[in-house]
Amino acid sequence: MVNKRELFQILTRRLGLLNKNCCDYKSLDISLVQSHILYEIRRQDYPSIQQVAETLGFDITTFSRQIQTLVRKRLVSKVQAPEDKRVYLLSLTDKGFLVEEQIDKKLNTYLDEIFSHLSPEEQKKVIDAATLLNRAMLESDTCCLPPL
Amino acid sequence: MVNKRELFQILTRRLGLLNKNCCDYKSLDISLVQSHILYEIRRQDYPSIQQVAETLGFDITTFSRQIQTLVRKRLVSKVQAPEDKRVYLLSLTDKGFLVEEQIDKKLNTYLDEIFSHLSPEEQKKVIDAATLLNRAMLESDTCCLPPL
DNA sequence: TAATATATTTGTATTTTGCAAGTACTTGTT
DNA sequence: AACAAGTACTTGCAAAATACAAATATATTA
Repeated sequence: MVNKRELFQILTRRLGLLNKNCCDYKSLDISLVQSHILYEIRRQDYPSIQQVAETLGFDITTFSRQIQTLVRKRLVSKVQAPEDKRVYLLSLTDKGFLVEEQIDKKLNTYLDEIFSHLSPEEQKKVIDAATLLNRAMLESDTCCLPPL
Repeated sequence: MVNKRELFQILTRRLGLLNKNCCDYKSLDISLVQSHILYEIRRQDYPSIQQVAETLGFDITTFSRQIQTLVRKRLVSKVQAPEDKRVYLLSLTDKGFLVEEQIDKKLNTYLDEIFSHLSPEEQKKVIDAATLLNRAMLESDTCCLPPL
């Protein structure tokens, strides 16, 4: 039997590096964490700060400040929710959307390059397996959640 | 066709969270980064500081300090190489080895739990695909390397 | 209305990070 | 041999990230 930790440690690290290199745009001054935040705000429909922080497994106080930074950079817009004024709803500004799109394109290009080293059948296998694994992690209740 | 970025963004994040939660032992005062360093030192044979920093895609100055911290914690031993006194060779102390082993066990337990949500065939598919993907990333020369 | 709960922010202290510059040692060139 | 250039690592410094505790603002409940 394969050593799972070995396998996934390397995989996780490489995927992490991929993200880091792709999205750590010096020119845009976007950190890896910030690129994850942009991604998640784009995906969710006007999420609250807490919602995004939870999704990303982040401490909320750190998160609050990260959002402030992104708002200052005019990448994220933060509006008080009319139905509950404690909550602030997040969305991407036009500029934020463009940046996110740019990162998305770049990452897809990198992924395509990686996939070009695989045969079409292998590519399908990897896609299917990633989907399976995602599902399994979602079903697991001990893993992949924010720290206790 | 699936959106690869979407798929892998989630996968990467979940795997990252898995690592974070597993290894961020409050009691031991080990950070995620430090657990990666312990892993890599265990895996390599008396690597130099530079070697490990490169493997992990880390800035060497940050790394130098992280090693100092681990040495202070008596988890890592750092010895000047006799054949080239500029180089310092790293290895785990007994204590460091025990900590690494503990993290390794915990991570494998978590991974087993995730895999328990898959059928035996699915498990094999995931393992095979992860191996394929690792290979493809290794073959790629544009991805997964330390930043330019 | 008071007490309690929730979402977010701020105060503060610590840690991490990375650039530039430094030290220590080695290798190559003349 | 001597000295220039290169390599491995460290340190100074300043900025950013982080997290705990406490504060603020609003909502809900008793």
